[in-house]
Amino acid sequence: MIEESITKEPIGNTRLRNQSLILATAESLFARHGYGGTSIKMIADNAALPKANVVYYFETKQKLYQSVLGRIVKLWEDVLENISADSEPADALSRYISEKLELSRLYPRASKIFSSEIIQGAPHLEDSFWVELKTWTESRVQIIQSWIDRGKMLPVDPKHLLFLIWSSTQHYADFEVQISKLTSEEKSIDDVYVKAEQNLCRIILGGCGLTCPKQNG
Amino acid sequence: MIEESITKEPIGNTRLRNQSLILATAESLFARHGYGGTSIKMIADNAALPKANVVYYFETKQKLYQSVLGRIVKLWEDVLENISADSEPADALSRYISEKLELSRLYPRASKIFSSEIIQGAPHLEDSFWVELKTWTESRVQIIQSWIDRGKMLPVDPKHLLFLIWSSTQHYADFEVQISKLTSEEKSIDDVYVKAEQNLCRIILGGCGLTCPKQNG
DNA sequence: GTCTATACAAGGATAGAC
DNA sequence: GTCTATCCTTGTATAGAC
Repeated sequence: MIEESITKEPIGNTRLRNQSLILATAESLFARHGYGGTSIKMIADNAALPKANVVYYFETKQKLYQSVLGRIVKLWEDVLENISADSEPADALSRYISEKLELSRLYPRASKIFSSEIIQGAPHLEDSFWVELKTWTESRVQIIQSWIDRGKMLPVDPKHLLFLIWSSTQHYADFEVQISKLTSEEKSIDDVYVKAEQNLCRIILGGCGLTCPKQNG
Repeated sequence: MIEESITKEPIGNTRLRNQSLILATAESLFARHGYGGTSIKMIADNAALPKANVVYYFETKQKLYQSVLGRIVKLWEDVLENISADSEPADALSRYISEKLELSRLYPRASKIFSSEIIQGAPHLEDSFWVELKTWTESRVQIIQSWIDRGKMLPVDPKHLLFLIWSSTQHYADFEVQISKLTSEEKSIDDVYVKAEQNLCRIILGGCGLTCPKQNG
């Protein structure tokens, strides 16, 4: 009995290993070819597994994509947990820019899949995502508005300020090809990100009448 | 002879009409479902034409997509023809922001297809596009640098300033769904664009030490 | 020049062997 | 629990009728 359980259980390990291998492979392919451009066979071949094995673990292509997307959404939501009214605007905003940029640098494929999903009208995103995002956004808008009301920063539209931060930071992951073609003189992509952070911080905070804390960093 | 040419030529009209109908339909579907997610049948059905008719006019799905993408690239390149060294930085930059935003507002589907193409690594874009873009970018970087050198604006990185303008303006087309979910209190999408322009102009130009010419517009 | 009918391949998903 | 063999649908593309 125990013998049998031992001979069988190593496979439980295999299951986990295969599942995360499939998820990683799928993420990479969905990012490069989109949902429709990626076939189960492509995923299986790239993961060096039989085609039916992929279906076995995730049932359908849709569900596999949902799993990939779910992990990405979670990643995104985790970064939203910042900006408090007590902090100084310059600190809060520069830290938020820095973190969003870090997300782009560390997870460019995740960013690409997320952007593609939104571009195509978010057909696979659950309503709960939008509810959470709306709630989060409204609370941060209030915080920013309170800074404005207390004269701590210039009167910009808080919501569009958030859009600006989202778009400009996400851009470095999504438009990777374009960025790298136009910055070929930089030694590494990391140097691009360092300059990106400096500039985004200076320009965006400057436009809000603030001074970037890392101005000389 | 002339008779025959007359009886046959009305069809030339049909040809042009069908071709542009197919192009428009394809653009709409590629934007919503991506290249891989769009089938020839979908395009044909949406254009109310027989499937083989689409193939007849464009030979393959690839070539049809190339046609759609080609028109978009042309649209993009046409807007690049601005920003001269003689203009004042505030005028040149605010006009550029305004025009890019106008492009997003008027051609959101074109913007989406273009972004998706870049996100996926630009597999269908010809080298000539990158050559042109690199040339254009370098010349504008020099212009901006000359403004900085003459003390007309703060010392920001010109290239990253361009990235910022591109990403923030394109965002309003590509992330349409998200924008509209988060700005549901606005009366119309045009109001969103008006606010977007005001804010982008104020924040970006402000961050460069400039004043948005339309500050009170 | 336009469209119907069809060939042929690829993709998603299942049944059942191991 | 894992994988081979197979079914069925969909998709691209062509041949040939109108």
